[in-house]
Amino acid sequence: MRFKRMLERRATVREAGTDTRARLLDAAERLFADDGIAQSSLRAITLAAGVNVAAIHYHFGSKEALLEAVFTRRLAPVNEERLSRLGALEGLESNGNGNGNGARAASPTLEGVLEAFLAPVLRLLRDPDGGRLGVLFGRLYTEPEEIVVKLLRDQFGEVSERFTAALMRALPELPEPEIRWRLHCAVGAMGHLLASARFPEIAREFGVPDDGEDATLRRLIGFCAAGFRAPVVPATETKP
Amino acid sequence: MRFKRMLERRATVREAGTDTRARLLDAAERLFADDGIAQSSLRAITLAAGVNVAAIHYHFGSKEALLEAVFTRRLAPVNEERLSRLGALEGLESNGNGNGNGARAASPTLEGVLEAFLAPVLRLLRDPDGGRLGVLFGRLYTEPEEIVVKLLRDQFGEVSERFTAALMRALPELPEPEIRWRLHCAVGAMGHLLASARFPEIAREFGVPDDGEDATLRRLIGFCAAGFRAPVVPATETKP
DNA sequence: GTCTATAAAAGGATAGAC
DNA sequence: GTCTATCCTTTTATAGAC
Repeated sequence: MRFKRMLERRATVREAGTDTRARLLDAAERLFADDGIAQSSLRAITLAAGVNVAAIHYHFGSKEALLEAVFTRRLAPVNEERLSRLGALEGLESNGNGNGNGARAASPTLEGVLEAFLAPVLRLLRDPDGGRLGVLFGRLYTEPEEIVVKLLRDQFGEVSERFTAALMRALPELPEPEIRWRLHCAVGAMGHLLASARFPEIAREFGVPDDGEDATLRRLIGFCAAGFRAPVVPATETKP
Repeated sequence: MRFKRMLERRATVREAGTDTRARLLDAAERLFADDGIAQSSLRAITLAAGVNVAAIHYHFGSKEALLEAVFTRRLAPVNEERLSRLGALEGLESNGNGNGNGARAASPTLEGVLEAFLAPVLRLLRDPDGGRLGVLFGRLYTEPEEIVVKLLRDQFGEVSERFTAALMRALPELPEPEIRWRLHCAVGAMGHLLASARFPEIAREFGVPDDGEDATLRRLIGFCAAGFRAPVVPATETKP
């Protein structure tokens, strides 16, 4: 590009230095959350982003690639924070047990592990966009797009394993399959809260108290922690 | 296209007397669950149903009306069974309390109420279609379609109120908003199980035990019952 | 890197013969 | 009630000027 006035033009029509790529990610994220993925056409996205229709194919190559970029941009930091919170818990508590070996051998409390897992996600509900990210995350498990399934595997694999291990140390009497199954339930409760963030009318109608993030986080931790501590259902035979 | 043996053709190509309307509902249900609602074109649906493209508009009027018919056909029986199960519990237990008045005044146990609520849905996981209905149900809360929001209100209003009342009697010490909030969590855990039914590879990968419906139901009841019995989080001030 | 213009296909919906 | 044929819109994607 030859002329320097492009900078001027960008500075007036858009924010100076705002990257088209970032604008596309923002607009796509908003539309995907508000209207759904399949319902958000590339035209609608580029219109909302204030860029040209051809920009998506130039910067991403296809709608599917844009979708993947939208999700990974948000998922990665959340899961990094989860892991770093868990690591901090394990590192801190390892000082207190006396035996100086095995820095990561300590066992955070159940509530501590759950907070490390849930807090980075629930914070999305407080975002200035009114929980839009929460909706997008909540939709992760139900979207039929193949890309989403791939994301679930790629982005949550390590988190799932690390937190399962931590939960097993916090609840040594609980068998591992039971731990995983109950984590599944906890994820469901969390995801449902996120997905319902878009429907204040439903939340009101159903009487779900809509207080701040802190109370929501503590409530969710309380509910899930109790669920994790529930007695194991004894293995029973199927009825004849 | 012009031959009179069309009737014969129907008799051979399809089941004799099979209603086109029902075939459309079945095909749409399958495609909506497998591929998503927006991704299922009318052409794909009519092709799968073995009927003509114009049949959808003749029998339903629009894709949206078809969508509503698909959901209501399945939601209504489930919610009816929920209510009849709950009614049976309340009726039965009212015999035991001695005072012959107020037939519905008795309080079923927490586990009983949860079973009445969860069992009719979890049974969908055993359907011969491999949990496809479960996927469709699990997707209810995340689909952006307006029709779906309307269905949530229309179909679940009475169920929500009746079960909230029953839970309040089972847990008299728990404030009503807390009851509703925890029921929200329970619905999320349930819905997540349903939605994950489509991904056996994920369920396997995450180590979720895939046993029969009975064990799943009892596990879910146990998890949720413990969550409902968790101590109430004390109201705290937001940090300064 | 960004734009206009357009290709090429697929979408929902309808008219009218049978 | 079912079919064929078609209208009109919208979609993703690309070509080529600037």
